Amino acid sequence: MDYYYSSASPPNPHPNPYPIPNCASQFECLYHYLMLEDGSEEDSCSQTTAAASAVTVTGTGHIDQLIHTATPTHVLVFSDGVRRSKETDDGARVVAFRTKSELDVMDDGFKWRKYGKKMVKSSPNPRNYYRCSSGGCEVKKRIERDIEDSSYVITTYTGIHNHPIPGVGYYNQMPLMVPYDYDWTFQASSQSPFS
DNA sequence: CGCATTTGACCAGCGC
DNA sequence: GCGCTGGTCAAATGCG
Repeated sequence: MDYYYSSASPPNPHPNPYPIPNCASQFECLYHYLMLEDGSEEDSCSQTTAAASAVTVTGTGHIDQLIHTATPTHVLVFSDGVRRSKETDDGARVVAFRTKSELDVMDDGFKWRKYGKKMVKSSPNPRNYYRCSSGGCEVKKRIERDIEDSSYVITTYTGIHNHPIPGVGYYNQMPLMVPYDYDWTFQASSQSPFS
């Protein structure tokens, strides 16, 4: 199976009633959603497509690679080009990205409660589990250090927030912090590149 | 005292 | 059926 992104998509099962305006691209919207920019003029995100394989988003913040897939599969793209995927069993939207950071947990504007920590066989580093502490919000995130370079943190978000960011100041200027409803989807053809 | 974190136990899915 | 693995639960503990 090979995976690639297409701008042609089936109807999204999770329509977003609160699209974020004035974004040059859908990925920019996600970028804003995740609140990774610091507000400086240097903030930017660009979208490039790597040889019919995956979409890479770069920015002056911390993201060096980011991918988005439609449900029910997510893909992580590592700097060495290795891609890994995992099926989700509940069809929840999954967004994963890899950042270079000394901190394990980035402040994305939402409030999280840790509910688990696990050593996984595939990594010498522990995996931490968080869920959104806002009542009724089912969003979860999973944080672990990159196996191949522990200076990188892999953060995986599952689900969609059903409430605004509980922060103040700059965040209050944003219309409503829910994920932009991506039209992007990914499709499969022959051989699997995943390890 | 209330809330967040820690951590071992438990459970479900999967492969053999 | 059994064991392995990843994800979640929940009691204990810590902290403001």
